[in-house]
Amino acid sequence: MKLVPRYERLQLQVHRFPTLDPSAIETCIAMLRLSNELTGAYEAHFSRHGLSQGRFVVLVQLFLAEDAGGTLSPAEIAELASCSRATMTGLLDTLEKDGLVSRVDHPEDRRMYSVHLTERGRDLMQGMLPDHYRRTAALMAHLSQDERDTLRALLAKVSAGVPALRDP
Amino acid sequence: MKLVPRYERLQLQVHRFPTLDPSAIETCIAMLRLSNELTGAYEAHFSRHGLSQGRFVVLVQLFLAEDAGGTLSPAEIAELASCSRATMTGLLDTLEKDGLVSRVDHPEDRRMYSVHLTERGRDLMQGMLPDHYRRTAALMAHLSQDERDTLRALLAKVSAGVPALRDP
DNA sequence: GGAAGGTAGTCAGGCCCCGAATCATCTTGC
DNA sequence: GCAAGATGATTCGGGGCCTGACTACCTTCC
Repeated sequence: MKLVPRYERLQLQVHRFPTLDPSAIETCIAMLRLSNELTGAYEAHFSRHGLSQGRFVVLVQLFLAEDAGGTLSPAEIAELASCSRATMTGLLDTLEKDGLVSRVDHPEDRRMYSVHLTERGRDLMQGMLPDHYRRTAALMAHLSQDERDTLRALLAKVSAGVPALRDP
Repeated sequence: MKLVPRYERLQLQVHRFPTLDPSAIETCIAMLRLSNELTGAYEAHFSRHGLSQGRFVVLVQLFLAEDAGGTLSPAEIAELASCSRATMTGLLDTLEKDGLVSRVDHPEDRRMYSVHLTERGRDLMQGMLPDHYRRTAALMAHLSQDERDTLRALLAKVSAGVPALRDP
């Protein structure tokens, strides 16, 4: 579980730091804290199936791609999963070792291969996805459709501010 | 940067999985994605000062505590930072090695000590906090006060659903 | 005063992820 | 046809954080 500061003590020094915007910090901390709760909860859920978030994302992307009749290369999965290709190599290594995916050589370009779910990997997804979807629905159960739309819109506004946070 | 799935392909299989609630998933993914952007951006910002999120939280808590005239034990910092005491040991080790904090033995209880900012640690905080606060304010600049309040309220509603996501 | 149990901090080992460097292969331009 | 450069995947080294087992110390209560 990652580190997130608590809010209480902050009020004390608004006067010392003119750039301190209390409601911005409070809202930001609320997001970071929820984000930790969320990833922690998913991690707990996935680990009951022997997966991590990263491993799950790989499998579910393969599952979806397969359903759409396609296939994926490591680089494509990395792109879909927003991780580096180096990370993807490691994920695929352990998934292959566990017999959940297999690497299939590309017929023409010998630098590449495509990744396929094994029978076992497909069964795992089939077995866990209904529960997974049910849990995600339960997570959002307290929000109406309108509230969900509002939340997404507000998150998008925050997202627009991320470059200002990140860039030098 | 952690892994977060993309949304597009999901629509294809609503019919196969009756428990799949598209707006729940879409909203959840939006949160996870923003959470990654956010922690990534903060990580980038902190690393320019030689810090990580965890290291920063320790220093800022010490800074705040000191300002309030108090002092903190490792366990108290761990509590404030929502991490385990074991993790705190590691953070304090590297912070001490970098000369940013010092450990001071408890006068009576030899199991304990208190953590203090060094001159260097204090200077680092003084120097970076104005910029840090400004960045956080900029992150939220696109949201009005009302929108921030709404966002926090919606996040709280999501938070209420976390147990349903986590528990077996 | 000494076992039983609680508490503070530490250690060892592990997972996940990354960037940089590397290897193999393909493509392009001459 | 062949060097030069691009591209896909991998390896290596390392950082950050976590958990679970452990040590040292204190407290309690008979």
